[in-house]
Amino acid sequence: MKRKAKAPAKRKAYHHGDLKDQLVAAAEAIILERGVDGFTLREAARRAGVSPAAPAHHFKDAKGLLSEVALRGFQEFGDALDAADRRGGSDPGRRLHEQGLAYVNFAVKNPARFQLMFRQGKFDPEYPQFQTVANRSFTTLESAVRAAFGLAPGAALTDDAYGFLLATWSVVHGFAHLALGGQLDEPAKERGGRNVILDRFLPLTLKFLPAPVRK
Amino acid sequence: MKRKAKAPAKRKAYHHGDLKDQLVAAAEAIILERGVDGFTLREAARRAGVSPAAPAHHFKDAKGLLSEVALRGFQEFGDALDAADRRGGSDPGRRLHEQGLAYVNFAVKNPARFQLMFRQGKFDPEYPQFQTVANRSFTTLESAVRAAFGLAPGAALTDDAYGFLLATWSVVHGFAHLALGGQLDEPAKERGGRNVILDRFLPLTLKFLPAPVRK
DNA sequence: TGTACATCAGTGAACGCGCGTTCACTGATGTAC
DNA sequence: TGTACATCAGTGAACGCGCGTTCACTGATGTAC
Repeated sequence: MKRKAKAPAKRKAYHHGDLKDQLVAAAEAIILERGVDGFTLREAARRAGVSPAAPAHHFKDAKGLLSEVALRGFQEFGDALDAADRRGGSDPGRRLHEQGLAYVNFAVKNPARFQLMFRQGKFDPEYPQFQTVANRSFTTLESAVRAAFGLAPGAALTDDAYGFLLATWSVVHGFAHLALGGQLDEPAKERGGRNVILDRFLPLTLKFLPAPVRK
Repeated sequence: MKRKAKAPAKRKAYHHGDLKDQLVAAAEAIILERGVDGFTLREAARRAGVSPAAPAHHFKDAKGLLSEVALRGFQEFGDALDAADRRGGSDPGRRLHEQGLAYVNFAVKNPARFQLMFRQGKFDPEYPQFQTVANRSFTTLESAVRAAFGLAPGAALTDDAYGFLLATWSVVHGFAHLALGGQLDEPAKERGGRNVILDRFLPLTLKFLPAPVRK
């Protein structure tokens, strides 16, 4: 309340009031523009209008800020996959299809986050909450696979079920990487306009999602 | 001849004799140990036992050296895929299966190269020969897909054929990224020993390669 | 409601670091005659 | 076979750069009484 009230008027406020969130936002913007490797803590501080020493009050170090970005990324990613799973209703095939769509859509629409989330060494996997949050997405996929193979919620995956899970995950993960890596840009130019990757290539690809085989 | 003859004896040779190749080898070793971002030109020079200014006589700049590494990577990659394709004989399904195996095997056994090859911005795509060499791998896949759909060598791909191509490429590309990204390490620890990723997970996954559907 | 004071969240200057690249140079090689 | 000389492939010192982080500091906030 207080902060909000004075935000519009005051310009020289010594205390920023919203620095942590703005540093996170700045980091995402930088990664988007310059890639994960283009991120620097100083640049994030610059964009937030603050001295290079200020971030230390909110994050242990540069890696700490990136860890927070990755954590929030996984949170939203997990939310998106959960929502998609629910949208699939009780049909395992549809659940998987929806999750696949959501997976690639998240990657293409949040390229900065996605690329950071799957980049080793750029953030600290021991960051509070990280393991828990990151595992959630995997669990959602696993549960749909169990349903597809008629396995009880607690039961161990059979080899076939596990291969199926890997294949499904690989397709969407691979498609996302091809899209973000620019490998589909040339074909996209040849075969259509701007959004052809998500609008045409992705559905075409998901038609070939593996079909579960019970054994 | 001359160089080889004096290599074992002389140690203080002012002229290195094999610097270009050794810089390439050093670069690959660095990337393997420290990741693509851990590469520096000075470190490569150090490992080749040469001053930091020496590489300039062989490569325009740091990016030039990485471009050469990527180029050679794509060359070997293309060779491996071609060989696999031939191993598949005249059966399109087998050709694709062999290519898939070779794709992931290359990635897992040459992680430094593979990660560089698919990393935007780290090398110059205008480097001599690059486009030509890099396109070859794609062409090999495309030709097997044409065969699978009964299309003539020159014919345009149908939508289904293109979706199938994307799905196949995505599976192997995604699997490779999951393996290199460490996402399969924990499951691998749970489910077996060291080489379980290539020896068990990959075949299990490739069982679910998409099957071509003619329309 | 007023005041003392601890705590919080900034500043800005400074540090040391390793990097890529440039520069004038020099030793070794190979070629023309 | 011998010599002059251009060219090639190194050296090593120096440059300027931006980085992450530390430091003593200070202004603003919020709480206890």
